[in-house]
Amino acid sequence: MDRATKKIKSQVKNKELVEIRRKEIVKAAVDLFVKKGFHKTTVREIARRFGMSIGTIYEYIRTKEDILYLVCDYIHSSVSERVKPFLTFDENAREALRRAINIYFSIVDEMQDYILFLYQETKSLDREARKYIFRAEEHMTEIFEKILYRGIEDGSFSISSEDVKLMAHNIMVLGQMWAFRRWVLQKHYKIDRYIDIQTRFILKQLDSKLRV
Amino acid sequence: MDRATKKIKSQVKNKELVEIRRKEIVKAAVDLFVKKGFHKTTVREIARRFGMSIGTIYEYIRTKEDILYLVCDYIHSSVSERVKPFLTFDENAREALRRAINIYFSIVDEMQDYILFLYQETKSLDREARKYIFRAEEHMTEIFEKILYRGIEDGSFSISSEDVKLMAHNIMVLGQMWAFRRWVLQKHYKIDRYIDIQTRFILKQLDSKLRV
DNA sequence: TTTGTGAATGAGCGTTCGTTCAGAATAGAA
DNA sequence: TTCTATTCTGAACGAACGCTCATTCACAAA
Repeated sequence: MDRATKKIKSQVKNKELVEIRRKEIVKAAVDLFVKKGFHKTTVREIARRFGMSIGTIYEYIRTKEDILYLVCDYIHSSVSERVKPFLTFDENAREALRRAINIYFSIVDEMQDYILFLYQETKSLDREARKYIFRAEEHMTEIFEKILYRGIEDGSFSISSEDVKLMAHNIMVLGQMWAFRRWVLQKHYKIDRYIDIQTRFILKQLDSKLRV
Repeated sequence: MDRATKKIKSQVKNKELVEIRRKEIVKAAVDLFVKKGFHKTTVREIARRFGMSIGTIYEYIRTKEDILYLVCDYIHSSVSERVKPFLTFDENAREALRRAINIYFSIVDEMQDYILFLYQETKSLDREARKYIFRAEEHMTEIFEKILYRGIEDGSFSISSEDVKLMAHNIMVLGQMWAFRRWVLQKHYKIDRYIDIQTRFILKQLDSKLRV
């Protein structure tokens, strides 16, 4: 929300008010965007949703795409704020990874609508905004990278450090896949079992010890 | 193209002509959709692209969404027709899987624009059309399932048969991820190395033998 | 009480788009 | 050639959209 607020110009001078109104805009827009998609949602609908007039909403944003950016940014920071507090680990890397996977995958489950939306609509942002969202995604991936490096150092993981980045992306994607393949996965698995199996897969991939 | 052609009604009676014209429509639409997205492409553009008038195009489709369906169907069958001829395997399951991964991932690389498009715009289809596209995706996944089952039977893979479906989806997604995460992956890896590492990961996951 | 400020309003502008339809062009049969 | 069936054409339609701007209004300062 930080960078976002700065970037988008507003006609209104009272900064606190801008923040309040933008939160209202995002709150109304998220639901509509997720339900109907960005293109099929009208700015009028968003405004009407919380009793603001079409004119007023344009005092706080420049274009409809600004709303998309605010929403994408909001979704991403919601996810990462939900994840962060759980990521102060003292255990060995193996347990740390196990927990991180569990947390991240659970959050994907909770926020699957949002994550699906990010996958489908980020492309509608302009280059700069898209880059910013990608950067945020990379930051999340780095959390997994760190744990993996720790595991290599303490000998519990046996992958080359060249492969760490890819491995971290794999973990992220295997989590997000629960959202964007839900049409089939959620017919066959429940989230707990899904996390179990995927965790087992990932750890086996990393494991230096033989497991039967 | 088969099922698709049947479903969508046309004003024109000559069936061969319908097929010819629809191929033209798809050919023009694919490029534009991939480049600009579905919503930002106009029906006029598509028609103009190959010198058809706006009126004529509506003799061969009912709505703009019909074009989207034709395009999604075209993309999916292109992928699966590129994959199929390579999938007559006599080797052991391990080698079969290695080859299948190599082929599928290479095709994802070649057709990354299309695959990205599918991810982002399938949602704009109506329920029935979307289901049809999902079904096609499941069929592709079953190719990997079959190889995995074969590997379990001949003892080269050590996963429970309950996990086969998920494993197959993992492989598909790890392939497609090359397309939808290209903004970062293709900065750090080339396709050959990407395939190498992922193949290694996947095989290790499945392996019953210890690998150092 | 008067004046100044800035947020809120919504009718409406300009434009675009998907879609239709009356008629022109064309091909094939008689 | 004439007649008919079929395909092609693009002007026209009208709904919908993002966005603007002249105006109102509540409140605070003077």
